Parts: sequence; C-alpha cells; structure tokens
Amino acid sequence: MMSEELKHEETFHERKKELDEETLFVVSQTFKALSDPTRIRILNLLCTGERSVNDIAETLNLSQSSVSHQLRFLKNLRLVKYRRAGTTLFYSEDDVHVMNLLKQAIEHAAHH
Amino acid sequence: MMSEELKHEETFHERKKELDEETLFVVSQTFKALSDPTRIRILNLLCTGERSVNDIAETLNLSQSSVSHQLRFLKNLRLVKYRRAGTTLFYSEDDVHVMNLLKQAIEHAAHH
DNA sequence: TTATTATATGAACATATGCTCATATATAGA
DNA sequence: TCTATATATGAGCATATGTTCATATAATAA
Repeated sequence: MMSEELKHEETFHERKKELDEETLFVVSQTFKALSDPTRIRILNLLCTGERSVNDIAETLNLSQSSVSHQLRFLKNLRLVKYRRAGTTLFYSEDDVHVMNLLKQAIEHAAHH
Repeated sequence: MMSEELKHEETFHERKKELDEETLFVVSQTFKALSDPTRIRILNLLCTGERSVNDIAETLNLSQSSVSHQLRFLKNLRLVKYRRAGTTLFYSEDDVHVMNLLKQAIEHAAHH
C-alpha cells in the first residue's frame, strides 16, 4: 500500500496527462495572442499577403501606434516577421501552425 | 472612376476577407478561454473524463473557489457542461471543436 | 545637413482579469 | 428540524492588457 507521502503523487499511467510548466506557458501565450480582436484582424489581414504598418492601420481603421504595438507583441511570439524596403516595413505571417488554429476557429465561428 | 466617398469601401473581391463583428467576438472569446493556464489545465484534465469540482481542485492543487469561478466562465461559453449526482456536480467537456484546438496547440508546443 | 516619411517606443490611463476570503446556497442524511 | 458536505457567488485587491498621446528613431531625398 502507498505511504501517506506518496498518495497524492502521480502514477505512471496518470503522469502523461499533466502538462509541464513550459508547455502550459507556450500554449497560453499562443492563445493569448489570438484572444484580442485587433490582433485577430491583423493576422487575418496578413493571411492575404505582406502589408506595411500604415497599410494595416488604414485598412483596419486603427491608429499607427496601436498597430505597431500589436505587431511588436506578435513579433515577440514569432507569429509575424518583416522585411524592410526603405523606410517601409512589410509584415507577414511567420507561424503556419498558429495561423491554422486561427483559420479553423474563424471557419467554425462563421458557420454558426 | 470611383467617387471620393467610395474609395475606401471594399470591393467584392476584398469583402470576404474582413471579419464581421460577430465572428470577431466569438473567435476572440474562444481563444480567451484557452489563454489562461488554469483553464487550460482544467480542460486538459476533463479530456480524460468527467470530474467533480473538488476532484479538479485537489488534482490540480487549486482552491475550490478558483475552480468554481473558472468553471462558470467555461460553462458560459458552453465549453463544459455538468450533471448532478446528489450534492456533487460532475463537469465534462462540451465543445469538441474547441477541445481539438487545445489538443493541437498542446501537441505542437510539446513537440518543441 | 535638413526635411520628410515610416515606424517604434514609453508613459499614462481606463478597463479587464484571476485570485482569495468570507459567505450563501443546495442537497442529503440523521 | 439540524448538520454536514459540495458548490456557487460577490467583494476586494493586485496585476495584466490595450489604447492614446507625445516623442524618438530610422531611412531617404533634396
């Protein structure tokens, strides 16, 4: 029989179910990125191809500052990348898997 | 040529790209539910079958109150449901699609 | 160099979020 | 009825979040 000290520990069978802190952090951060309407609109726009910051701001009717802040957020998570052309930065998607999660959710929501 | 008033409106070709407010709200709410470590742990636990509130709290080392609050949140979004057995409420998952999004993200995060 | 254009950044602010604590409610049994 | 157990709820609090405003930085052209 198990000792008192061990009775709350996981058995081999249960162990794989619990998520380690690293995975938990990455997953929550990923979904956090997709939990804001502004970021969703930006990512959804980038689905159609690369766009400059001002282009995004004008197309989505957002302030340049707001877009820039959100792009920094998305870039820190490596969900977007950019290339420079003179003074203009063209942002584009950089994580196929996360974009897929977004597309699935949009598809599902739109069909209801 | 287009009038000044119409120059910023969407053409037929562009229209389907922009998300309507309803879709935007549903998608952001869905991902918001998945953006918190506590809720992720709860949902991940419910993947293995129904669980009582206290069971969840003890298994995940969370307070009863915290679990109850989060379950209310998840229930409002219809991501979980419950059945009563005496004074005990057994919660279980109630949205296969969202659970799938979670599983995909966990799989992807764990493989890196 | 100076001016212009595009973008980034930090501070300030209002709102949202998640937790704890105390307490309320609900069901079952004695 | 009274008691015990399981869960729900509201208030309060600390922290996180997203926006705006003003300004800084970077690249280019004159």
